[in-house]
Amino acid sequence: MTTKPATTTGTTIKPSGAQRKTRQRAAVEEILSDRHDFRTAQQIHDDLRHHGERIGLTTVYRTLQLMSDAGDLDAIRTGDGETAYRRCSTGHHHHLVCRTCGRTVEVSGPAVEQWANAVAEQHGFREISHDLEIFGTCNTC
Amino acid sequence: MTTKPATTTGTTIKPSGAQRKTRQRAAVEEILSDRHDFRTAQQIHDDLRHHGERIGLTTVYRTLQLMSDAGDLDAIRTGDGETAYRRCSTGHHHHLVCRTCGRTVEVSGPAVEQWANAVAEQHGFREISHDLEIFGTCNTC
DNA sequence: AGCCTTAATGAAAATGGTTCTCATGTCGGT
DNA sequence: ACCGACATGAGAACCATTTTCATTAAGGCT
Repeated sequence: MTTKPATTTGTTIKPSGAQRKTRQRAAVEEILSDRHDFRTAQQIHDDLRHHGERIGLTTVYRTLQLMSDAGDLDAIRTGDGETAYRRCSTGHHHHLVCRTCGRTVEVSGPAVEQWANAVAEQHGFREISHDLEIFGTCNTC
Repeated sequence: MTTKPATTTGTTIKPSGAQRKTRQRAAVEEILSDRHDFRTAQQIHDDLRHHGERIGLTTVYRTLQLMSDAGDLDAIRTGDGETAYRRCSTGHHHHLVCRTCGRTVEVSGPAVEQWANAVAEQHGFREISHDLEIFGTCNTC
């Protein structure tokens, strides 16, 4: 690879930059359309493998990061230091998580949203967003 | 150590469980009293070393975790996947964080607490706790 | 003061999620 | 079909944190 035999023909540089449509990328996007909950890169990787998809873990990480950067995904960090992604849904909601069995319930409440916005504005903050996770022990645990 | 020559005198079992007061633990507590901003375990370790303290990184991690479990410290996770700690002011509260400069304001509101508890109970959850972080761009950014 | 039990310490190794490397595969325009 | 550039993926590298385990020292007891 050390030999660089001159760029003969086209000196035309193509910046392109366009993203290519690949099987793997489509698979990741599809899974995220099906499931509406937060999932880590590794969970998504497992899901895809179970669906019979051949895809590398690295590619999953890369794709999720690309999508997140592009604003197509929401990302949160779990208490374990993992990053979980979710399709950026129009509706905003929070999670009620059982700290024993991990069961998750989606909840939402305008009260919290309003409160968060009001408080933030009082302090002169703009472009407000927030993360809220509720933990507890569920019925069956 | 295999020989167990009988517990002659006191058969009294001492569960003790009391925490011992050590130089290292005191040093960590002192640093956290001085600085009111969020700092990672490694930053605190560096701080202590610069102060001339001899302390291992492991001990810093352990001590911070103990204090956090005891409710003496607030812990948040940075975007880099690091955990940052700060001395906890008395009451329960949340954080309003500027996503540009990192400035942090403590906020609290009974409304959220009540809402979180109510929602969780509706779903049959017990021993409820929650994390709430509000993000925004502050005045000066 | 000396003993003794046990928590605490810390250096090094292990862990585990995420990122980097680089050889190979494949998309898409010509 | 050709070709250059982007995409893929297996494995290595990274890095914060945790675990291991031999050693140190706190603090109650006599």
